[in-house]
Amino acid sequence: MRKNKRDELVQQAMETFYRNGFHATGMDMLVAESGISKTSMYKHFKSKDELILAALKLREEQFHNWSAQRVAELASEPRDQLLALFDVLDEWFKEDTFKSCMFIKASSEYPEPDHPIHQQTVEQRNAMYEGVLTLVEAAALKNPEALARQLLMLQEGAIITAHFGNSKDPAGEAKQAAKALIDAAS
Amino acid sequence: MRKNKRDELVQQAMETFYRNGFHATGMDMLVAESGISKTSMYKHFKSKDELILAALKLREEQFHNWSAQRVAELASEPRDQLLALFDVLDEWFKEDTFKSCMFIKASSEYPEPDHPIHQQTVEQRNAMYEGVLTLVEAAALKNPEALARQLLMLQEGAIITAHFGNSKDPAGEAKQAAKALIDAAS
DNA sequence: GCTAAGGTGTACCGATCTGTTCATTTGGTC
DNA sequence: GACCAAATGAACAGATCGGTACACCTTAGC
Repeated sequence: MRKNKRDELVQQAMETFYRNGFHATGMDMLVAESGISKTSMYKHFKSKDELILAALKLREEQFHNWSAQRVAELASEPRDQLLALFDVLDEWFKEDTFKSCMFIKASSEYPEPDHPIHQQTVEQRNAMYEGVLTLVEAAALKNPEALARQLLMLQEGAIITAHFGNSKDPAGEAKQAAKALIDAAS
Repeated sequence: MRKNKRDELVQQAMETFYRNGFHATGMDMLVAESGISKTSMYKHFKSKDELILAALKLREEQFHNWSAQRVAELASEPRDQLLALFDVLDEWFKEDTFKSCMFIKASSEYPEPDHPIHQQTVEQRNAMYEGVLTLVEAAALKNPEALARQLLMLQEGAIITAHFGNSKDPAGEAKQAAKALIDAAS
């Protein structure tokens, strides 16, 4: 049972879940795509839910790493980095694999608040908020908690807008709105 | 085949889909909740997808009617009505049946762009945008299209934030941000 | 009271769901 | 090459999925 084999399985499952949905993706489909047998799959993961949790965790890691790196490349000052978050969103939206936010989708498909998958999405969303809050505080802006939540709202609204596809530049418009909020809090 | 019986079925199905998700809700569950037999259910609706489409349409009607009425009760001037949209959101969030936005959830569960259910959510979302745009234009604000989209982003961001539950007053914070954007466009 | 028509419920269909059983194959060790 | 444990794959459970066949029952018109 190689460790990297498990990682491959999670990566593959993550992409399929993201593209196809959670309930709509059966273990048979994942097994067929990965090439291994169902028995081996269940040797690596006790249940489908455990695989979903692993996929969400991987998604969070990859997205966080990529996002943090891109932001650091695009800007150095906290205030500019806050705005760069929206440029990173724009890059994401332009990927042809973009299909909304995996955590929003997961929390929709598992709406019961005590379900482990739902809880994990809530925790990841909190981590997202903490990240923005850290930047807002570093930029020494007023009402940091409220502003961080407002900026997060703009990001999520941009994601939904990009997903529905009725705007040509959701990230740019969200960035413009974010700039207005940040200027007002300077 | 009474017409209002069909309406009852759609209403019941709509609530169950909203609470429980689409894929996670089987026709057997809906049949059990409605009390009628499966045969009768399929006399009213050719397929599950048709029932979902009817449920989404009902949801849009009811939400639009309720929202428009509440906004009209809360404010008379277009600018104030734009802000009142967020007070209406707040009322919605405080209902104990609140479970995010049904259309966001539907478009997540049916991600294929040409799927009828996905298309219907896109159309509904466009109607939402047109409604906000009308108010923005009536308020004679600058860059009406972009501003309308930004305000819609704030609304959707507030919905996601309310759904994840890590803010005490998502609607209020979104309203405050909206006010800043509207003031800047006056 | 009879009959025709249509709504209704039961029982079922094949497909698919998550998860398991078990015989076989594989690979490492002596 | 012999041995053994681990990994594998096909086949299968039991449940549930969306959807249907068909017998039954109610009801309206005569």
